[in-house]
Amino acid sequence: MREITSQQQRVLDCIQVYIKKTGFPPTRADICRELGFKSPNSAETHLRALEKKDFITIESGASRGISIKNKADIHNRDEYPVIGLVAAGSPTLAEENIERTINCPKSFFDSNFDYFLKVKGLSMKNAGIMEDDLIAVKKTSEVKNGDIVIARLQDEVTVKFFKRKSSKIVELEPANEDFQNIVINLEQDELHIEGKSVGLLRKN
Amino acid sequence: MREITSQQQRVLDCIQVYIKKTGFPPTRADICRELGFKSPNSAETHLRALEKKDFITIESGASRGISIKNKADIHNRDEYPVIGLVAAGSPTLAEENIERTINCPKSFFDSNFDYFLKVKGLSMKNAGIMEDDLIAVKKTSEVKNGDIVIARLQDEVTVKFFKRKSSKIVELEPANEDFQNIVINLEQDELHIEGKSVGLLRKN
DNA sequence: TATTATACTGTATATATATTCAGTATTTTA
DNA sequence: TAAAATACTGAATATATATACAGTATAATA
Repeated sequence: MREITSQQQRVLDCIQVYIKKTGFPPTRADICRELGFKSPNSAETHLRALEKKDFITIESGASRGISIKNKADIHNRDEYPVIGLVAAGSPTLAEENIERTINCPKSFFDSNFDYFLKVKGLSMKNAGIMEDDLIAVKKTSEVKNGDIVIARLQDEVTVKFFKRKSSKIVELEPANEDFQNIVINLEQDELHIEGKSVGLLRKN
Repeated sequence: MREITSQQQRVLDCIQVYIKKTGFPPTRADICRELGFKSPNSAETHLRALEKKDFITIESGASRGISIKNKADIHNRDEYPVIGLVAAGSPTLAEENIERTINCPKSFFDSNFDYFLKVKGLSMKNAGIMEDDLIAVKKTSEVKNGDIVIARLQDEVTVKFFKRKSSKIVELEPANEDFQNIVINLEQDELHIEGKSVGLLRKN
């Protein structure tokens, strides 16, 4: 794709500012007024160029039908689901498990994440993870020793430290003296790593 | 203000969804199409009701000139300073103590808050507060027993449980067996309550 | 009980708006 | 060097759109 020109950038900025100010996109005439053009066709041609270069979409026939693409960079925010640590049964991200959502910048934690997991129990209390805390979970199966992982054993979902003992043996280690390590022989038992913790959120 | 009706809520939702989908607000005709109305005036009257109740603004004469008010949830974001728990000396919110800022919705925690405090040490580890955790602090001196407070004793700033023993005696209680309670006789020593914890944020 | 708000259909219309066409001029690409 | 892209003015127009007006009917206030 060709580079954006400085005039096209001005037009794009103008659209962005206009939407932020009013809540809806400008007309061709609005753009002319803002940037000092004297013909609506000046705006039109710039818009068509921006459309061609994939910076915006224009809905044909619709008034103010301009939409800025790649809003990812601009509002880097999203709704993240909060999921209860369901003891048994349902798969983690099923609709019915979503308690609510939290609006949160995408780059809030140092790594991207996919959902919040609401913690049940105190098995990780020495790691500062308390009941009802919300763990920011990144869905991945690439975990290394010491990571706090969200693991599924049959139908049980649990949060523990990950420790690989050998090629066949993995230990899931709690952070609470009242709990036992869970030793998994990968040749006998199935271990599914849902993801790992990349952050934590607590509301008092 | 009167309550919103279920039909008005449907229209409001419709506008929200339309904007999210297309990037620009709907026309009266669009709303009719979405909700099954047969006359554009159906949409018009609902819009005027929503405007009167302050849920939206309508720019007169402009096409698609609808803007949803109370973007409080969406736009109510701010930069919150992150402050190191400076052992001695400087007042808490001084410029030079601000390590960085975090962009975060105003209503992120259940209560409003003023800044993030970066925790040093493990004196509150049994309360799930670990080194380098960020405590969301609400500046207030109204605290009650059991609150986690940010307290200043002379030049020392500390995070502890608050416990009032009598009119003159306050105890600051750590959550770690290796630490001692701090007993303060208000007639002899000066205790300044900077604020209390309303939440916690951790980045792994 | 009178009034206002809600919840619509249906028609009409001024105007707001996208969009095309005709030019001019400069710069960039093939 | 010809073609395409950029960067405009200016005028014209079909149509998209807001909005007023005329009704009907029911529920909620005062």
